[in-house]
Order: sequence, then C-alpha cells, then structure tokens
Amino acid sequence: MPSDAEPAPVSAKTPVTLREVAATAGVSVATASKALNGQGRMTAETRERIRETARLLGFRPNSLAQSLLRKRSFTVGLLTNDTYGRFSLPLMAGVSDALVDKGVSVFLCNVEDDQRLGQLHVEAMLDKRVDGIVATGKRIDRHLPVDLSDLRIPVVYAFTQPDPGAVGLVSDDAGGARLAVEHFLRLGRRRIAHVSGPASFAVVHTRAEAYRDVLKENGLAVNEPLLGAWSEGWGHEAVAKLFGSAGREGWPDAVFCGNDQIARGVIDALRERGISVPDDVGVIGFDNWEIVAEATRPPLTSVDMNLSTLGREAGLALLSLVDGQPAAPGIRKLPCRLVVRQSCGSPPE
Amino acid sequence: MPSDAEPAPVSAKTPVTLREVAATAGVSVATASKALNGQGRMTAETRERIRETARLLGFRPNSLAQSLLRKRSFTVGLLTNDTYGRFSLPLMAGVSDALVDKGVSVFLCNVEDDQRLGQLHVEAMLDKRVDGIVATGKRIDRHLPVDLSDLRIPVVYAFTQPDPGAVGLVSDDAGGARLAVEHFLRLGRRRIAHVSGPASFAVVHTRAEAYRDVLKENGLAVNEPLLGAWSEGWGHEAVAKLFGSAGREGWPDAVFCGNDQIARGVIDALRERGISVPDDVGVIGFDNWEIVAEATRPPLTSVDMNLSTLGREAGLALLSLVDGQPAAPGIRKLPCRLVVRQSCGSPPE
DNA sequence: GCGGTAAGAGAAAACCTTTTCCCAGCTAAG
DNA sequence: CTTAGCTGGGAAAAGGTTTTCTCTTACCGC
Repeated sequence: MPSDAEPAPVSAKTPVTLREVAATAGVSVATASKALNGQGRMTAETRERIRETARLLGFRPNSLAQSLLRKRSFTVGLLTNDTYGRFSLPLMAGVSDALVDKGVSVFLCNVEDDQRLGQLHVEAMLDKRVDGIVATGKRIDRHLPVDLSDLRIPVVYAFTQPDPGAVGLVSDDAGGARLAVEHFLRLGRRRIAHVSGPASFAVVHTRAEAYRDVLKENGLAVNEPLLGAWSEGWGHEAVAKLFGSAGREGWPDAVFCGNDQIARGVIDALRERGISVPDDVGVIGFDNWEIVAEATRPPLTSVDMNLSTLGREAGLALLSLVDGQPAAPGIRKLPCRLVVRQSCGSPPE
Repeated sequence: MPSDAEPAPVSAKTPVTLREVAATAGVSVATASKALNGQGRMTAETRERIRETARLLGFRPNSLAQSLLRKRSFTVGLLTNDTYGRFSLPLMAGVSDALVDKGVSVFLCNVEDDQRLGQLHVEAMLDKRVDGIVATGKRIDRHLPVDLSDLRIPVVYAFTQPDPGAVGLVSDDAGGARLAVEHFLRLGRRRIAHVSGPASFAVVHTRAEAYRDVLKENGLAVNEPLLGAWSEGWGHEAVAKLFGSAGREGWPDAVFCGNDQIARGVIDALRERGISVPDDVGVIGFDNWEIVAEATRPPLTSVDMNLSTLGREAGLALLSLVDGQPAAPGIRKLPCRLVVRQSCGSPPE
C-alpha cells in the first residue's frame, strides 16, 4: 500500500474509536489502549505500530467514556455573580489559563444573584460530574446565592466570601493600601487624604485601616477617610470638601482613592480648580483598571489586585485538592502591586 | 417503616446510581430507567414508587453515561479572544443564559490570539464531545485564530468574522449609526459631525457610510468623518479640529462618536472650551458602555449593540442547529437601540 | 527433555444509563 | 380448550474506554 503521507483527518465526519484503531492495527482493544497509554508490556514495535495507526486515523479518546470509568471528568465549574463586571474577567481568564494546560475545561456559570439560577447551575455541574468548583464574585464580603458547603467535590473560593473551613483566596487589600501610602511617603508627601467607597463594603474599612496604620507608624496626622460612593461624582465632591476651605496650607498634598473611578473624579476636579497633579497633589487609585487609569490626565498610578494571578492560583489550588492533596483551609491573601504612572510625580533623585 | 420525612440527601458523599434505586425499589434497572423517564409501560403505582425511591435517595442521573449513549453531551463551547474585553462579557452571559434553561452548560475557552491555545481548546472541546461551538471575538472583521470550518459539529459565529457558508450573527452597525444621526435630525440639529476610530476597523466604515447616507437623504452637507483612535485623547483632538477654527457659525451642532470613550473625550473637551453640551452641541456615543456613559457630564446618549441579546440568539441558533434544524447560512444582523440620556437635549415639544 | 518463569497479548468486567427485544402471565374470543 | 392479544416487567446490548486477570508461547537453566 504505497500511501502517500496522508495527513491525519483531524476533523473526520465521525470520530474514530479505539476499537477501529485496534482492528486496523490487528490487535485487541486492550492492547491498543495500553499501547497508547504507555501501560502494560509489549514489544516496542507493537506499541509504535499501534501509535502510528492511531495517529494516522486521527484517533482521539472519547473523554466521556474515560471520565465515566476514571471518575474524573477533567472539568471544573466556575461560579460567578459578576459576569458583567470587570473583576471576574481577569479572574476567570486566570482560572481558565491555569487549567487548560492540564487538559481541564471550565464551565462558565453566571448565577447573578439568583438563588434559583445558582441551584440550577450547581445541579447541572454535579450531574456533569465536574471535578471541583471555583466560586468567585464581585465582592469579597458577600456570599454567592448558593450553598456549596456540603458538596462531595472540592470547592475553592476566590474573591468572594468563603464558607467556614473552606479554602479561600483574596487579594491583600491592606497590603495594597500600604503600597500606595508608603509610595506617597517615599515621594516626600506628608498630608495624605483618603477618599473611598461606601462604608458597607468590607474592603473600604480594610484599606482605611491600613492607611491609618501607615500614617501612625510614621508619626503623621491621620485625616478621617472620606467615605462615599465608587463613582467619579463622589471624587468631585470629595475634592470640594478637601480643597474647598481655608488656605492652601491646610490642603492635602496627596489623595489615596478607593478605586480608579473616584481617582478620576478627583483628578478632573483638581484640574478644574487649577490644582496641578502631580505637582501640587499626588493621586493614587485602586484596581488598576487600565482603561480608566490610562485615560486620566496625567495617567493614574494605581494598585493592581493581580486578579489574574489570583484566578490562576485558585485554579491550581482546586486542582491539587482534586488530586487529593489536603490544602490548608482558611483564607490566603495574595499581594497587590503598585503600577506607577504619572499621577504622583517622580521620586527625588 | 414509619420514617419521618427525611430530606433528600442532596449532597451525599457518593452519588446514587440507578442500580441502587432499582434495588431499593425492588425492580430492574430497566424498569427504573423507564419509570423515571416516563417511558415504557407499567402500573401507575410502580412508576410512582420508583420515582419516590429515587427522590428519597437523591438520585441524579450521571450525565456522562447519558451523553455516551445518546451521543449528545448537553454541553457547548464558547470560544473567544476577548476575555478581558467588555464586548464578549454581555455576549457570553447571553449565550450562557439562553442555554442553561435547556440544561446545556457552556465551556469558556479563552484563546487570546494564540493559535496553539486555540487548537488546544478546540481539541479539548471535541474530546469532551461538545454538541456545538459559539465563536465570538472582539472584532467583527477579524477571524479567530482557529479553523472551525470543517468540524463535525455545528458552529455559530457571533460578533466575529464567520467562515463562508456558516451561520453568523452581528449587530447592525449601519442601523445603529442611522439611529444616532436620525435622532439628531429629529432634535433639529443640522451640522452633524462624525468622529470615529481607526480606518482599519470595518465598523468604522460601516457606520460612516450610514452617517453619510442619512445626511444625504435629508439633503444636508456631509462633513468627512474624522478617523483616529478609540480613545478619549482622540476625542479631545477631534474637538480641537472641529471647533478650533473660524467663527462659531462653522461649528457643528452635533457630534456622533464612534464609541463612548471618544464621546467622553469630546464632551470633556467641549466643556473645557466653554461650549455647552447639550445646549450648543449634542453628542452621541456608541457601545452604551454604562460605566462611561453614565459618568460623562451630562450623561451620554449612546447606541447599544444589544450584545446580550446577540449572545442569546447565538445560543438559540446553535441549539436548533444541534437539533438538526437546518439554519439559513449567512450573516444575520440584529438591531441596535438608542439609549437616550442627556447629552442631546430634549426634543422640541 | 522438563519444570519454571517471564513476556506478550487477549477476554472480560467495569463505569452508568437507555432501549430494544423478549417472556410470562392473564384475559377474551373462537 | 386453544389461540390470539395484551400487560407488566426483565434481560441484554450498546456506548468507548480502562484495567485486571488469564492464557499462550518461548526461553532459561538444569
């Protein structure tokens, strides 16, 4: 059979089964299976011949059959209530990236804040025998609208409130805030204000606390943080409060903002008042939302929560749990990083 | 056995099989299967007894086994190269929403622009026997870095360039642009400018064409569209070009922008020049990116591409393809809608 | 030449469900 | 009483793979 090197029919109309490979190679399915998996004992030639046959036929094992037998589906579920938000995006991508290399696929499950939807998705995942679940959300201090506490499969929580005794990963918000305030200090700024979001968010207090701590540690006066909304509008208002009164000498020379939108509002408001950023006042944001941070004038220095890494770590943690490695329960905090742009000025040489 | 109504052990440590249900109910697995699926013939009591047993035991059929037999996995893949972007988000959510009700789960596959990653994901999906694939991207005029043209499963393209002869869904950009320009006309504006993104994008030309058409149809002068970047910065520059020269009488009284970021730049730049929006100039954006549109001062009227609906339609189209309904190949355009805020003023009573 | 051993390969069970076919028992008609 | 027809339910195959067990053959040392 002088066949010219025919390419593997990678997209044959009907999938080729192990049975066919075995028949073509003239062996039993058992032998074929072992040859392809590197199991069992056989002559090197036999093994190679079978492998070659499989390659030629474009054989790909049916995952469903494998999963059924191995009790391992190489599939995990990703539960989120923030499908439209920007936090879960890098997180989801991180999870997916970490897992695709190991042959694990990810089910995307958007539950909004709907109990029924959550139940529906969890049941669908369980039926499909996912190996584990990553639960993620838009707020560190809120639960997803589903109960994952008593499942027979491992669950990892990322950027959402974990059940007690579970494995959780969150960003180190306190550390992130520290990064920002200490950056200001290194640049010689001393009158540092903090403008943040609503008091109902846990991160607002975590960051505010860290802000106070750093100032105290350095013997500086602590201004009570201004809490409001996560919006540009609040940034404008906050500037009015901070820079409205009295003489220049009472004004802050730095504003640490709870997110990038507030920071944007602050920068715009300062410009409208003729106050220069970064010459008169330095500004740092939080989230490092590039599309905002790069559009402010000047571009905004901001704290990045490394959500993509967080997702990646969550994926890996889940995987090792699935493999039976016992993971230390509790919340693990992953460091943030400061992305320096031009809203703080340069350090004195 | 006076058992108190014990709740179904919904999360038993090991899944209950049909075999166990059958044994408990004292029938064969065949009968049990038929009872639960409403197939076969048996006394109503038998059927009910089996169902009750299954409920009590918390039986849930193993999807893997079902899929293997039925050759239908109730699983589809969602391929995207825009995991970080905001276009695919609502789209993905739409797809997922449309399918979860039918018991279909969605694999999230982020391929970036990486051929290898694309190949990897497609093979993983094929191995897992997905019933079909939705391909989506960040640009209507670009291909994903994978070849889906010769798969044995149906593929639907949404918001990305489809292969010839395939089913594709995109937003009606021309219609969207029309919506914007005609809105201006209804408000009595006559000197309408168009500021858009880079010429390398197909949508830029589609929208510009529609812009010209509407003006011509109404016997108005057509200003050549200003093409630049998708950024706020370009919005500022464009304002300098449009409003820098000559006397007020040459200025536009409306600017239709290619996206919301440009629109934001335009609005900010106009304010800095003391030109009032909407009194002197109306502004309309494109994309209806709420976080931007609601932060402009005044809030931005914008064209929404209904991406969520697009995703939903794509999901449903794929499903009917999977069910063997032949779908008309070619590109289907879904209408946009205009979301009116305050950047254009009110219509004359 | 014989017992022992190891290599090479296959048969069959297992995973869990669905579906087709068949059987036993009963009723009613002839 | 025989036969046809129906009813309720079970046996078994199918789906594709992995794995354990078993079998055959050949080789080695004595």
